Amino acid sequence: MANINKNNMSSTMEEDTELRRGPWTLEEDTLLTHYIARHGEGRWNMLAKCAGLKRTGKSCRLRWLNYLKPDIKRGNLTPQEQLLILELHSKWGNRWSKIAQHLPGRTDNEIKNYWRTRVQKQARHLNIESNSKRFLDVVRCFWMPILLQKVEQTSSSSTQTSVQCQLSDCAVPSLPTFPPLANKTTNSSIITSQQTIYPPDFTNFSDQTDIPQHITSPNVYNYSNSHQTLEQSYYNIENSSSTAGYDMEGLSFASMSALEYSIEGNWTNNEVTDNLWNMDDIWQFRELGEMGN
DNA sequence: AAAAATCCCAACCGCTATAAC
DNA sequence: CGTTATAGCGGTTGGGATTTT
Repeated sequence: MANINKNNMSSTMEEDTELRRGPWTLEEDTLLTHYIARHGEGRWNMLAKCAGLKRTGKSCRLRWLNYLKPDIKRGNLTPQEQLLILELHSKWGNRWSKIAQHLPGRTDNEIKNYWRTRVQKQARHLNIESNSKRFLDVVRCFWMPILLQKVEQTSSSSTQTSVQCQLSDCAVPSLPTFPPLANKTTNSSIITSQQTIYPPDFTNFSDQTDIPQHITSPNVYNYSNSHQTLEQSYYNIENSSSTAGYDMEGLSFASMSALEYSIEGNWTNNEVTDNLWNMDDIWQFRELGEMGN
């Protein structure tokens, strides 16, 4: 906001005390960085004054923590990171800073933005409340398995992998076991009381249709023999240098053929399937899939 | 090519918790 | 106790960038 100089005083006097807002300039960044390098962080209001910055302490703190701090990691979130966010969010909800503590170099702001722009967008497209159990099911049934496979690919293709993560051993401790929707040997009786509602037909259709390999891959779903948490496996994998975006939108499309069956195949248990899908959703999913092709 | 719509993210805001006085 | 300063959190927004029409 421009400061209106009603008294026609020297504008330079006013500008000296006026607080700046909006995007940071390179000069301000340099001032802040140099000051913190010399004096350390903390006491942000004082720091702002002493550093000669016409910013609030709060603004300085935010700029430092979210952008200037040396260990801040930039670029797209890796599949591992995305998977971890999904897992931790399902555990803790919108506790962004808590989630961020488990993703070194990532800020709560970044994670929050990721959730809002990518995850919630998907929920909108599917016409599902992003905080609903139904949406959580979609995340569990489709995105997380696909992300897991991406993780797998990343870890197997990475020449710098320090410890090969056996993804089949990854556990999502806070989550119910993934539904065995594509495990050809499973049936609905495997669904335990710990699990939320999954349509039995998920297992049925996998008996009858061609599911993409990434969906049928047994180790994608085999969470039961868990020795290693997802988080542990994340730390064991050297982050891919690739910053290619594995955004959920693209990933979700990959599971379309499975859903396709659900449209053309025989859903027999409507009262259960309604818990997860309705035809509108399915058609939307299908449309998205076609768009993605 | 240009206008409109949508996406994305840095930065801001309001609020709460905690500590020091 | 109340007050003030500081830190931190989560929600929201402004506007540039990108995509779509």
